[in-house]
Amino acid sequence: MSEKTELPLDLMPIVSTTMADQVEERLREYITNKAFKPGDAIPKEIELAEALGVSRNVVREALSRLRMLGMIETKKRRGMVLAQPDILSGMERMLHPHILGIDTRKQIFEFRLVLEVGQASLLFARKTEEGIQKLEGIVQREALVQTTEEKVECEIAFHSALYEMAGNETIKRFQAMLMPVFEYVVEYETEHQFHAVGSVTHQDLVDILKHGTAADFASGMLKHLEPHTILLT
Amino acid sequence: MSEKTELPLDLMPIVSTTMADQVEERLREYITNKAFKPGDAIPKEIELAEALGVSRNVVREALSRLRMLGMIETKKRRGMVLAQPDILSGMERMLHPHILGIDTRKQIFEFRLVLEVGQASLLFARKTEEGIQKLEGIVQREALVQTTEEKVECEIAFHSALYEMAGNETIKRFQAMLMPVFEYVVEYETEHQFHAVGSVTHQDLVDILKHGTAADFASGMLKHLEPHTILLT
DNA sequence: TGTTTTTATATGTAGTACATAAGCTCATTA
DNA sequence: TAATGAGCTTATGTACTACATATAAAAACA
Repeated sequence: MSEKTELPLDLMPIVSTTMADQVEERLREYITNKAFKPGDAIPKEIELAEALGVSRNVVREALSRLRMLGMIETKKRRGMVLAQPDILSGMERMLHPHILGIDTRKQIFEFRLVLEVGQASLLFARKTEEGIQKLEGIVQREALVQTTEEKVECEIAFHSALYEMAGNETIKRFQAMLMPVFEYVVEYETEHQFHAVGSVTHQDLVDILKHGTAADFASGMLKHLEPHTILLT
Repeated sequence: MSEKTELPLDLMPIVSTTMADQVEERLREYITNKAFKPGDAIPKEIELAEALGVSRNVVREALSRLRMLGMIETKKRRGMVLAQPDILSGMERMLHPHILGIDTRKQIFEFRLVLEVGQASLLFARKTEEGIQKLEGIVQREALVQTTEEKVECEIAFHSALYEMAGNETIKRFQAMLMPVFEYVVEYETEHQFHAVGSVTHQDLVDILKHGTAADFASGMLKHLEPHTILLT
């Protein structure tokens, strides 16, 4: 005792990692190193507990985490099997804007902007006649509506249709995840009577889609979103 | 017994959600609804267990998940406090390429492409003289190197510098997360002697950065990456 | 052979007990 | 008085046991 006194050293990181953390780590290694395929079975909880020399309780905490992330699935008697995790379902769980810092939210807003512009490459590889017609339908409807609500609705519909046409499920879902966070910006803008439309309209974008190139579209979308970029530092 | 017999009803969705799942959900609600600030204390495990009418064990599984995601932190006697989760650290945990499906990896590759192109908007809002000089340094070095390794290195350095200059930490880290997955595409390309360079070179990109517009850059980057887009369907 | 019943088993939940570390109180002492 | 340290308190961490539940697999049955 009394060893805690006067070490001038500053190296005391001592990673107080809990058993569950370690087991989680080991299980990840185990799964990836063994080159498991999705569908392969995983040892029973008890066996894992014995093999690792910890209580079943600890193993369950670790498994619970992996299960949440979709890395494993468990059936009542059949045991556990390695699942095909889809990245996003795991990510969604931590996107509650309330607890995110203001700067993080800003960055997420930018993130969405970037996706919107960059999507041009995919759009031109996969655009279809029906997709374009759908977009035109939205544009036409947009010209008629009056209320702000309806306009916002059309706005969302238009951009959703774009993501749809881009045909990348991962990006689409990721963007959907970002939406709740994104809304705070929309609130901010409506609050500030901020309804300026960029020099490029939805109609213009559709035209580019029909007759232009991917590069045209990227720069067009950028101009379309330009009013929003004033939020950038 | 024998009550399980002959109900002609077909409404038996009964989401076999486990207690831990439900508790996790309730805790999320609790945290977000109560408008907690980071640093606020959370009731003790026993209190939560009693309040929810479940065993402490179940509560611990749920808490373990939240803890993993960085939503809460726990100290030995002080109890648990709400933490400031950063989205990415949570996401990183599930990006082990081995277990991702081939199609998901393709989509992730596209994702990175999209980021690269869309970043133009940020780049032009935040470009600096030093940043550009750094890019030029890389371009010059690139002209001298011979081996494929070195070229790849320069490639990475150039694009990393771009992300750096874009100044969005979230995007940058997200992109870094995607890298391991991205590498499989690089492998694929090198395997197929696939070293075509787009019609726009790094040097061109730097020039656009200096004298062009964001829109120019977006379309330039798109052309620069064009050779890769053959992988798109 | 096809259908129903039973059985065995792995996960899900509850509860108890103890270890451990970290804050707190308070007496001791320079 | 202020600093030190011993001892107590308490919330989390870990272990163990017991039982519920669902279901795959086996056995019984038609």
